Amino acid sequence: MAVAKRADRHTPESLLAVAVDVFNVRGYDGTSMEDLAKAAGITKSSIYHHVSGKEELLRLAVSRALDGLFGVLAEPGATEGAAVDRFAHVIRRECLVLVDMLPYVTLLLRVRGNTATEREALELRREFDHRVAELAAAAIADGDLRADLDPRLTARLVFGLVNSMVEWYRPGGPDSGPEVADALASLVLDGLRPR
Amino acid sequence: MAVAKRADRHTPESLLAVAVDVFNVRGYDGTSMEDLAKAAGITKSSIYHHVSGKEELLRLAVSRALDGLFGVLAEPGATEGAAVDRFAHVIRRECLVLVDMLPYVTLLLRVRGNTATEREALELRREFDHRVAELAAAAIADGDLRADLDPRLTARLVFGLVNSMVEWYRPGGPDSGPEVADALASLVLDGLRPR
DNA sequence: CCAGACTAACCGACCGTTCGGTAGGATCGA
DNA sequence: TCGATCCTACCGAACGGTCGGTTAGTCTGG
Repeated sequence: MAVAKRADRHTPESLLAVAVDVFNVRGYDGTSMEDLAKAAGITKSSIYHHVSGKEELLRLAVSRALDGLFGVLAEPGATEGAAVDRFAHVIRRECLVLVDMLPYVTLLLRVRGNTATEREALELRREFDHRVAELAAAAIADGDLRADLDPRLTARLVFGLVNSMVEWYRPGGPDSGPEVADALASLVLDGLRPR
Repeated sequence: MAVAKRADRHTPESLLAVAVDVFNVRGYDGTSMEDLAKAAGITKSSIYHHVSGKEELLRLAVSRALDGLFGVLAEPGATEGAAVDRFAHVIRRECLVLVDMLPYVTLLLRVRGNTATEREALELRREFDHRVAELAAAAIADGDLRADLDPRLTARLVFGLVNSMVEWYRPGGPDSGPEVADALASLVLDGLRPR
């Protein structure tokens, strides 16, 4: 059976959680296996009993984030109805996914492309950006978003806004995930000026 | 005299320009002195003839970015007049500074805090964020920005939006700096929905 | 011939990773 | 029931390689 037969202190999953946190503080390249070992309360060599190495930890983390982000695009709210509504749905839901999987998405957004794993992640991020840009363009074509702003530029700005959350949002802080998602969607659609 | 007496191929300034570009592709921790040497067409040891080391290159780069950003806060348009106008001025001018000094600001925004230099840069970034948040709060207090969005949250969102430009803006692309600055300020103040 | 620009060779430290070995619970034949 | 045996989780030591930085010069324009 796959049931745990003794109270082992570490699993690939628990090591991943520790590694992602350290990566996000020190940066992936700035983190040594010794750093990870200390944070996990284990020796450097023991880590290799659970995972194949440093890069696999990165791969596991960014895959998780990408699954979450692409999952939103597959939801009914992102595939059915008016483009502007699908656009608003994606903005709000991406915020919630980002909050829900904050450390993983943070790591994904900081990947630079130094290894094969990182380059694959960047490739998928570009595809994701493209999908959302199409959504914004469709909403503009419908006349439901301002036409005086360039569609591609609009998509990029909105995207930057959502993604910037990883730089300041902290769970347990003054703002809950849904609150931020609503505020962000409201800002994007109606702006800061009183109507 | 400090005038160059012959056509020396390298100066601290030219090395800084090269280093910042490489740092932004590979990341600071992911860049070796050998990488910098190859990019500059020089040997590793020669770099030490011009600058004291890797960290000084980082220090020079982030200082330049911080000088640019804080410079905006000292401009008349940021210190005189209604808070909402000063806020709009800062948004627009920060965009232009960011575009003008793109590689330096990009590096600044990616600093993680692994060295003393990086930690000082993070400290100054926090002070800058605080100054702009005060500006937003004053504009909200005047009733010139929506009051139903939290002032701190508003400032953070706007900030994230401006800073996200380093992730996608490329000089020579389809959008000029002033165009982006106008689009961004318009989005922030009026939103995406047609009025 | 000299000062400044530049280099080859090198250094100790640390990198990610590997390997031989061990503690101790699970399993099993008798 | 009990020793023998196996397996999993873990560790200490060391590997080849790369890191940022240093040293002891060479080369060159003036």
